[in-house]
Amino acid sequence: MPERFGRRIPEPTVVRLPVYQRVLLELSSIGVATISSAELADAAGVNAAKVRKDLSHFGTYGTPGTGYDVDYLLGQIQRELGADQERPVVIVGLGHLGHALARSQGFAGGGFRLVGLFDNDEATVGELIGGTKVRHISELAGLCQAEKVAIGIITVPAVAAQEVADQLVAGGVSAILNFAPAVLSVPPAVQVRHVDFSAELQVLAFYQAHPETVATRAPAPAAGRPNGRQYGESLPARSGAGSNGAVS
Amino acid sequence: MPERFGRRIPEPTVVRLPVYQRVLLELSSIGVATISSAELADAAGVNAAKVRKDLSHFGTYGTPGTGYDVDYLLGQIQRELGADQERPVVIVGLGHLGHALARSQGFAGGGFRLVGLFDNDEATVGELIGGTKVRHISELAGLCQAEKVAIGIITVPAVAAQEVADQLVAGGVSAILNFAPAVLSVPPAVQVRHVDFSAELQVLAFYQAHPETVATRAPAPAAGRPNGRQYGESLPARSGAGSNGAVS
DNA sequence: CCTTGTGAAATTATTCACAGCC
DNA sequence: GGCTGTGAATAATTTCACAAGG
Repeated sequence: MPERFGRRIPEPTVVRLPVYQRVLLELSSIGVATISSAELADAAGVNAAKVRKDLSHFGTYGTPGTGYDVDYLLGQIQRELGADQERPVVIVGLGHLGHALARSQGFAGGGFRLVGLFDNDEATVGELIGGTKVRHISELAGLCQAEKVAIGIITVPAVAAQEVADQLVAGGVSAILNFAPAVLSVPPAVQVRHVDFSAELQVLAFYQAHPETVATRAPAPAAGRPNGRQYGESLPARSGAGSNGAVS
Repeated sequence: MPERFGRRIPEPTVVRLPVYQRVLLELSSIGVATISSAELADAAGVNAAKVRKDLSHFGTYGTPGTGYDVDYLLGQIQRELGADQERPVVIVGLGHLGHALARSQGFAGGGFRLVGLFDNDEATVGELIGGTKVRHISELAGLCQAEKVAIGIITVPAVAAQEVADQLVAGGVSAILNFAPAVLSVPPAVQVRHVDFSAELQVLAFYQAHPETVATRAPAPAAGRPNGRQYGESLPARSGAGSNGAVS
């Protein structure tokens, strides 16, 4: 065990935890009992040393020669991710994207509870989305305080995003997930994460325009290749077929 | 100029380019002619040295004592991002999220042209979304080849994502933006970027559950603080008020 | 055998700090 | 005086490689 106290988890590690969690959830549901770092790495699209280093930050979970107990590791990761705590969430902005998120299953299982939907459009206020009524944005800060909202999701146009962030902060919200293409200015105690669909497209376009700058994944595992999933292979068993029906 | 040929651009730099581009676009539209690295950094939420280092990878654009010419720099960045090339895009999966993306303005201005929408649900096939008709997924690979599709956007459920990726690859698509919570396996020549809303929420939850591990942004600029926007300040002039209407 | 956990090494990214230019 | 571009220094992250455990 490295530094059990005053530990500082690298952000890249934190970002990979949800991926490990998802893989483990699937493995658990199909009854897999243990998994090695190499297999987990493979399923998560990273390498084995990274998996081991990541997990080592939280203590010693694995058994040499065997690997990790899937259910135990899953529980540890979920606890680290705070999934055992109730986390009230609001969505501000109920255009197409806000609508889509409000109905998504992304809140399930992570301890997230959608407690409020807000918009400033009178035509949208009052609408019922997935069982929750849309309120006017003037009620935002008040409800955030009353419900002790932990996370605010911003899906308004860029021009309104800072204003909404200010209201969330006024309501005591300390974490914001921002889908608007704008840089938010918030107090240091407030965490912001930014999801920018259009920026991601532009990054893909950059690499298409500059094929010579693409970093090759799978950095040539010498000869033999004792591990590493190749294109086309799959782990446990790709839950084949299934419907192509669109995401909620 | 560093290495004009055989240059390798760090990925973090590439990811910041769209942010710079957006800031410059706004500055240009309000008539700002030049900007210093410190101001651009501030508006983009990074620090000045990073901005200068990032831009230096593409050549020498700035004037000592003055800064960068907004329109010229904007043009350079857009060219780097491949915005001057036509890039046909398809969306696969027209649930709520796919719908929202299909109608969004995220394609505008980046050289992206939406040339196809696909789903396997007979009730959705034939529907007209933003002027484009939804086709059956069986036509996917064929259309990708015919239209030389550059980027495929996956918004189907996780269980179907790999299958769709395979079809995109079969259709010759070399870049994929994946919104499904699944790790895709593709040939090395295909670039994949992953947008995972629910994972981002979990990362925020992690930091709320572990406040002691949060890296403090704005790493104490000693005394004096010669630069750096504080919470509440803003650059050129925050395009105040405006509607809160939700994102498309 | 096989697999973990981890120091050490390598790689990558950020930040500093300053010469040179406007 | 202000600002860029960039080597050098620092910091962060990844990967290696192996001792120790099962």
